[in-house]
Amino acid sequence: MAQVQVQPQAPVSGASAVAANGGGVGQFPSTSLYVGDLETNVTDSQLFDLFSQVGHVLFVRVCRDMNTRRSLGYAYVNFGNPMDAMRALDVLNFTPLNNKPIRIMYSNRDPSARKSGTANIFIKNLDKAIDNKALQETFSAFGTILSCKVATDPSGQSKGYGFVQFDREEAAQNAIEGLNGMLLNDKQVYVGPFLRKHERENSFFKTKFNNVFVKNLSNSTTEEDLTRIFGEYGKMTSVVVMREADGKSKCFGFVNFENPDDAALAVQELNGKKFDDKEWFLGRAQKKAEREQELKVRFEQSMKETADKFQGANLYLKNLDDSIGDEKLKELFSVFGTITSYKVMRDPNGISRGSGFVAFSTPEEASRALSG
DNA sequence: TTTGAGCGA
Repeated sequence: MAQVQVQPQAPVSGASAVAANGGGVGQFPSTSLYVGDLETNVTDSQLFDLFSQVGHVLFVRVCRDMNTRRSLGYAYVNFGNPMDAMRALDVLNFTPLNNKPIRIMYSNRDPSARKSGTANIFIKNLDKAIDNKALQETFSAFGTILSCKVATDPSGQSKGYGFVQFDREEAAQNAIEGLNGMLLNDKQVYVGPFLRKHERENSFFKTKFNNVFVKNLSNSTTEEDLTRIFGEYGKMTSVVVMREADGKSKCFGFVNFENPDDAALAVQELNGKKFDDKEWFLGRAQKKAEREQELKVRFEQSMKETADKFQGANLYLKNLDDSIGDEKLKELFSVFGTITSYKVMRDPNGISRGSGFVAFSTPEEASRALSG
């Protein structure tokens, strides 16, 4: 058999560091805090003095640009025990240093939670008197908060909106249900999921449209049927059922309304209704390119999710002997741990490309295989 | 009215 070369798909050192501290939430107690929103001139010793007030500080460092030595605006503070770290988070969060409130979180080097925006919510119409601490207190009733902030102008004045990110989607949902529309300091607040700018602007449901797409029609549904049913909602400019060359219905169609409000109402009222025992799906008609784009985005998203899942636990193998098949690969590597997937890459003729993948259930098992 | 930014040795 040819010599097998094994290399990690992602740096294994990074992956195991994540597993080791677990981000300070859940069952992994953490002693390492990330301190952000630092004013540029805040120093190590200022932080040391502040954090030493609540416990035994082992390590403090303001991170700086390698070349210019300018502060990057964040620091790490490590405590000797998790209780001190927890207390620091509780007591010192939002303490002003050089007149700017610091923001403390558990250190978590895995960026996926930060980037994904999961369990992240947006609050607006906040009374100006509600500061970071008040926001934190209000929302902590619903779960563990990873990060929380009231947006402020440079003078520190509240802009009347803010953000809370929870550790779990369920907590975020509960907070939205529990607080949206409630009075906080006599102002009715809006609480909803956080959306990035492009997500709001491109929001599928916000866009006005005239053309309605209907699918899951029965074979026998005709333009006349659609005209009769949709006619209830307003004046239409065209109605069509799409058909094969031989006239057989493709079971979907389009209804174009003169007035977008009528189109929206028709979708709202008729979506999910049953006709001839078929449950209709209605929506805004998308242009072909738009539809393809959406499918593409969805596909890329799911690719990314599987890539994240295998992060650190997936090994890329090359120089495999042609005689090694999927099962042999699994057999060879199962001595190092639990294999969750395995594959020898093959060309279209089924000939091994001499490379493949083995995924373990944990990054630790993968690194064992690397050194083994 | 108002939808951030963010992780080392």
